[in-house]
Parts: sequence; structure tokens; C-alpha cells
Amino acid sequence: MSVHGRTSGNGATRQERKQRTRRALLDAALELLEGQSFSSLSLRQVTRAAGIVPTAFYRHFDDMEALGLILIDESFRTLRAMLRAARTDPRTNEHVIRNSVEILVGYVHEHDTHFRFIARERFGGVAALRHAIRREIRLFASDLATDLARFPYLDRWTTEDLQLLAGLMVNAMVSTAEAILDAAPEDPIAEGDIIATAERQLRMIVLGVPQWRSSGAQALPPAASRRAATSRSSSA
Amino acid sequence: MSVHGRTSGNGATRQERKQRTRRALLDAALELLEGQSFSSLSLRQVTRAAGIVPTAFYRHFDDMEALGLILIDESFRTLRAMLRAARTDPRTNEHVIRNSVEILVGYVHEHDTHFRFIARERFGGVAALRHAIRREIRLFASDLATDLARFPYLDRWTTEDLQLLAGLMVNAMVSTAEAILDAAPEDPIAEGDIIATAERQLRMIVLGVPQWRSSGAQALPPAASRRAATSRSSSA
DNA sequence: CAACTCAGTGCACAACTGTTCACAGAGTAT
DNA sequence: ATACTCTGTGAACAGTTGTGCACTGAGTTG
Repeated sequence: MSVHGRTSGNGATRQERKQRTRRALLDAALELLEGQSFSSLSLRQVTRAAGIVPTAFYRHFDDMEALGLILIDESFRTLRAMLRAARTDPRTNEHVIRNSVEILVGYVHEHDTHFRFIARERFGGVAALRHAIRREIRLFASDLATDLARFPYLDRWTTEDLQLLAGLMVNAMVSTAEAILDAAPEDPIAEGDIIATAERQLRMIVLGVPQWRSSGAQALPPAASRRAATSRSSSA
Repeated sequence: MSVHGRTSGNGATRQERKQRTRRALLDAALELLEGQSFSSLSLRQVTRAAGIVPTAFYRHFDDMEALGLILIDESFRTLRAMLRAARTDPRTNEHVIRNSVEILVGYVHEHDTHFRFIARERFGGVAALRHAIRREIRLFASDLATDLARFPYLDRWTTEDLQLLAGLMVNAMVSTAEAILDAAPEDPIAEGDIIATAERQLRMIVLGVPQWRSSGAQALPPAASRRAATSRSSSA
């Protein structure tokens, strides 16, 4: 501690410098990943784009995989921030869907690298990343599920049912995000179509909500979902 | 033409032989793709697995990308076969969902390589494949949409609305397929859970159907619409 | 039969990969 | 000022990649 630290004019203090090249590596990777998948991304590409020599990579990460896991972490931090923004949105319940989609679109544009990375590696070739993403998506769906519980009807649902609904919504969100990212950049018509489709899909999902509890319980008892799963094989 | 052809005992006739190594290349690629993504799959890996020398690859495909496009074509052929199987299923409308999911699961197990390939490359790193898959999925959703038109209520829908619904279902199917493929192999409990979730998700989507009018109206219907308890005729 | 076609071979090449190692030199501690 | 720490360097390695080229030899054709 004490008064030690940078002697040169530019931002120094070793820790800072290390942190900065670490960020440079992460950012370089994220940018390169816009055009290729993680499994085809080489350590040397990343270091080259970050402006350091290949071997220096190991001062920051054991592995490319380790770097990938950090990127997943950061990406989901963004997703959670988006959820928080949607949750604390002051606008009325009448346009929840429209507003939510709007927030999603804004976040996709502002953090396109994160969204593209997640969408691409969700089912990608690297098992470790795939599983990490699956785990995070489950957590994300849980967060969304508790948010959903604030709405009429839904506050009576079991957490399992809420997660089911949240899972549907997350799927719709992810595919919407990828559609936006893959559309012609800054093509307002195409993006408008995508947004309209997303809104209507969410609306269609939501319309089933008031019907769900009664007939859903009738067809598959929520409490016995585990048992129903194992005894299902006889009907094949 | 005429009586020319194979002179040796094993299946010869040049065309046949060429066709056979072509298949060997495709199959080798498909098998390798179970463990990695297409963009990280090398020409040499494929030829090595197929038992030929790297340069012979060019006798069959211009490119790895060309091979990938063929794989997409073949994969969607099985998807369409699945749709046909579901369409001509003799069982009653009461269990459409359960039966459809069952058919899906069967196809996923029998053609796991195709499903995994599509799921993995749908948002993968190779733009050409990604776009080809997106196009095929749109066509697939159209096929599904026309199938859906056979059901009560739905026969009155516009094709746009049907495509919307079909898109939701396709999304659910794809993520179900990947969940099955990524589950512990031959783990009946995990797979049972996935199947149960898929059925309930589809059911939830379908429940919105009777409410849907093209413009969608309100997002969350007012508390008064309890009447739906008696009108569950079209549900699963 | 001889002439021709062409799927598959074998070698070569330049480019790229991940990882090792000894080493520089700025930042830090005493 | 001196000794230590540690991020980044540069050369070197064994391996892989895609592709060009001249070739072989079985299958085909006239």
C-alpha cells in the first residue's frame, strides 16, 4: 500500500496495465467472434488483435476455454441488466409486451457482441461453453419467472409452470435477437418485421396464460411431473 | 451404355464407387460434427475419416462449404419426412401433442446426427450455412403451417398467423431436440423431463390459439374472461 | 485390342496452430 | 540503490491446415 505506484505519465501501476491488456484480449475475442464461432477462434488471432505476443496470453488465462467462460459471464451480466431494466420500466401494463420487445431490441443493438456470442455458442461446438450457457439460461429463466409472478393470474402459478412460460419466452427472445443481428445492418424494414413477429409471438404465448392452470393440471398434474416422466415410456 | 460395366467381383462400375466414397465423405463429416462445429472441421479430418487422401476430396466437392450445404439438404429431408409421418399419423386429435412429441423424439434418436448438425449450425459461424438453414427452416415452418390448417379454428387463420404459430412450434421443437441430444445418453429420467417440458410448452402455445385474432388486442386479458373454462374443446 | 477418362495417390509447399523456454525491462519492495 | 516480481518478448518446436502438381491404374469406350 502506501504512496507507491505509477512513476511514468501514462496510466501505469502494473495491476492497471495487466487489467487493461486482459480487457484488450476479451474485447478482441468478442469482436472476432462476430465473424466466426468460438471453436474456430485461435489463441494467436486473439493475441494478434489485442496487440500482444501469443505467449503473453498465458499471463491472463490458462486456456482459450477459460477466456470463453469469462465472456459468458460478462454476457449474462448484460442480459440480467436488461431484465432489470424491463422490470423497473415505469410504463403501464397495457403495453408490457411492446415495451419489453423494445427494451430487448435496444439491448441487442447496444450489446450486439454479447448477444451474438451467446446465440452462437448456445449449441456450439465447445461442450464446456455450451453447458455453462445452458446453466446460465436456466438461471436467467428463473429470474424472468419471478418477474412474471408480479402479473395477474401468474402470481398463483407454481414455480415450475412459471419456469415453463419463462422458457418459452427466452426461446422467443433468443431467436429474435439472432434474427435482428443477422438482418441487413440498419435495415429498418427487415428489423421492423422481426420486431412485429416477436411481439405477436409473445402475445400468442401470453394468450394461453389464462387457460393454463385448469386444463394444464388436467392433462399433466404439475405435482407429479417427475413421476409422469418415467411412466411415460409405456405409451410408446 | 450397353452391356458394359463392372468386371471385378466387388461393387464396381465407377459411378457406384464414386457415389460410395462421396457418401463416405458425407457420413464421416456428419459423424465428426457430433463433437465439433462445422467451422472447426477440416477437410483433412474428413478425408482421413473417410479413408481417402486429402486431395481426392476435390473430386467430389469444390469446398467444405459445398459439402456442408449438401448436409443441410439431407438433414431437412429427414425433417420433412418427420413432418409427413406426423401428418399421416392415424391416431386421434385428442393426443396430437403427445403423439407429435413422440414422433419428434423418435426421429431425433434415429437421425441424431442430422438434428445435431442443424441445431449447431443454425446460428453457427459459417454464414453460408446459417443462411441456408434459415431459409430451409422458413420453408419447413410453411409446411407445418399448411398442416396446422387442418385443425379446428386454425382453418380460418391467415397464412401469416399460421406461420407465426408454426414458427413458435419450430423453435420449441429445435430446442427440445438439442436438449435431448445433449442429455446424458440413454438417461430415461432426464429425457422424460425434457419430453414432459416439450409437451407442456406446446400445450401452452396451443392454449392461446382459440383467443387469437389477427390483431391480437390486449396483452393480458381482463380478469373477467373466466368463461374459457368450458370452451377447452380445441386443447390437447 | 488400344485409347481415353478420371477417382484416388503421393509429394511438396507455405501458412498457421498451441506451447516451451530463456530473457528483457518496467514496476515494486526493502 | 538493490534485489525481487512479473508482464510482455522473440525464437524455436512439432503439429496441423488447404491446395497445386504430376502420377497411377482400374473402369470405360470405340
